[in-house]
Amino acid sequence: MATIYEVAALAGVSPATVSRVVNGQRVSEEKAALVRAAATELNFTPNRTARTLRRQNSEVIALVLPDIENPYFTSMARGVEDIARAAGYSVVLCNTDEDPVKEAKYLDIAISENMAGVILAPASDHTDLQHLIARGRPIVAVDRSTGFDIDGVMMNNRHGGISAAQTLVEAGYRRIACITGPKDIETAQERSVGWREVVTKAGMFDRPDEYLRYSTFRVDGGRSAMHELLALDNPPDAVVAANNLMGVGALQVLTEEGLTPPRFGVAVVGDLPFTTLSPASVSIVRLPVRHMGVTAARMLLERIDGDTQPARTVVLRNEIVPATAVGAPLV
Amino acid sequence: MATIYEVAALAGVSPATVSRVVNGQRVSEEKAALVRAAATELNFTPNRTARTLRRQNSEVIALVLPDIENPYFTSMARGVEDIARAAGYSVVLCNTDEDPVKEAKYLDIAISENMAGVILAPASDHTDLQHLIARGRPIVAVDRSTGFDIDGVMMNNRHGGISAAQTLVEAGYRRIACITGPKDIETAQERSVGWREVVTKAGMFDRPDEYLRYSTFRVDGGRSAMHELLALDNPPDAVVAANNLMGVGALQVLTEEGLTPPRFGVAVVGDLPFTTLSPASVSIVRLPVRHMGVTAARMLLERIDGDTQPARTVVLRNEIVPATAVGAPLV
DNA sequence: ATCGTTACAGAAATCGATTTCATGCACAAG
DNA sequence: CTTGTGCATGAAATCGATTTCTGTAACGAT
Repeated sequence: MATIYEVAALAGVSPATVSRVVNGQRVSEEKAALVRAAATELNFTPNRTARTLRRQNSEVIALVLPDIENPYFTSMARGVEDIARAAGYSVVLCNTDEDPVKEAKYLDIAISENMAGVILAPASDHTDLQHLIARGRPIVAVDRSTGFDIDGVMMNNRHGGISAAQTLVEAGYRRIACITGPKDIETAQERSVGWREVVTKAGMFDRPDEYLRYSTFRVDGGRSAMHELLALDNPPDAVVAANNLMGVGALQVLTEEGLTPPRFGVAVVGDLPFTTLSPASVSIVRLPVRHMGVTAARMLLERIDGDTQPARTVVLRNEIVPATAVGAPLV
Repeated sequence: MATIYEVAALAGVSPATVSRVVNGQRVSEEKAALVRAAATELNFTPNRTARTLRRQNSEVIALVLPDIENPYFTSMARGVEDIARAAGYSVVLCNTDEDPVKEAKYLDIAISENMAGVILAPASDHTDLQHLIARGRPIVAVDRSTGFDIDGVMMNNRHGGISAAQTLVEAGYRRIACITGPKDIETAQERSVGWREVVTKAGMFDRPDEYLRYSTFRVDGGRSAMHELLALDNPPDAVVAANNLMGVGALQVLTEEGLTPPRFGVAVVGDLPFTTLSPASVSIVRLPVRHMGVTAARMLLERIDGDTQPARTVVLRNEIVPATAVGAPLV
């Protein structure tokens, strides 16, 4: 690959002039033409490593996510990517597997690669952002909050849990259980809080938490929790799944047991993009996840452009899509 | 962030010595200890941009994929990532959206960032790899082949199409249609070729291609193609979907029309990770996609380590998982 | 005692761009 | 004619690491 020096030599100008042409600074049209010809001839592309080293700022933003196999996060990634690339940035996707150690490593890399900024869905509530903040790198938290005073884009998780449970109540289910994610993940907690409020207010259980299961935010997690719930002495007749993958797991178990909705009520917080369910047998709390990505990317770009206003947190609304084909509870 | 000069100053040695300690070269234990102490004190992390510029080689590999929202590719990405990070490399995921222009841009970036190598699932068969090859960057093609003499990891797509169609024949379906992807995508073509062989051999149709639909490799594509097929004068009683998303689309339409399998036979080339189908009502050709990622990453790492043997192409086997709950055709 | 070898470590060059600083030229104002 | 202003441009410094080159000291062999 040609360097700026070779282009300069061929064009008969100094490297500085080549740089100015490439970066759109004032250069006489005569020399600019020479440079452009030479650049085309040698097929010159500026070396980004050198540029980044000098400018102390690369045109790459890191998107650090707990699980890239989850359509929830890939959808968010699309939102981020569309905005970022329109602004000339590339996005590198980093998968933490909900592991704070991997996460820390990626954040270090983001610093030492001089990345322009970071969009982070924290793996836990202990994520340490000191280095990044000290280094002055813009960061936006998505999906989950951090203990730090940085921009964030969240959604109203408690409200999501309430909507999901409420729609099942309205459909006539009597014993609505809940399957949620790990205790140290904020979204898991809050969605179950919403569920608990509803079932408590409805006087549904003496001890609601017997019908609450914590598990992993994965299909397996939904499956095992659903099995446990069905094995209870007095099993539920409906369930709120706190994320998409758990919802899939729960539905798989129910299908296997012949308890397809609406015989057994199911409401899921999150979309199920790849299901083949009959239309609207399951209530869905649609999460504005692509839009979260878009918003986070916009906020990050503002910061990269030097915006120094105090940290903002944007909370997006979600929207319940109730099952239309609602039937009677089983028992 | 501390630089190597600051560490050197604090430790009372030269930057060269600090570099040697960091990179594990011979340094007296005495000075090494001083350097380590200083590095810890200042929380030193080498600037990767500077390192990459000097070494002409970054510890990043690019994984360029047509659709990161497809679980097929995210699963592949996981395979790549697991191997790469175990070898100390990070993986940047680039989404081309099946767009050769976006793809070309990412490949240019891979060069100008001095990335260690590229794993590419080409967006079309016109992908130009001249620059990359001229630059000597290792590349491995996955999923789809290129016109260039480079390493590749493929699977036997024709065989996948044959298996899918064959299992439906054996289940007793009489008019097996096929939904496949765009004509200029090799995997789409080959899978439909496999299907055509089977239905031709079975003497199923006078003109098989009336039961073949080309569409996009997406849920929408599967939906619209399925609608078209059902609207035929003499509609099919079964369908081979050439990828997972098309399979989902087809199944959605069938579910909506009350034609749930096994009333209507469905075989899909590719896994359906997030469905809630009753067990094994659909035949699946399991594709070794994670393993493709793993294999591609291993091959790439060998090349990065300087292996110069002639280009290899590895073809992985796939495996049919027939529907167990097979019923009679509708008509 | 001298020479050769090895180990260690610092000085300086290097990677390829950007950017500051300095220079020279042209043109306008005085 | 002189001075001032501004613009185009090149020379050189710079970003932060790695690596080559060079020098010195120590030690063993002759």
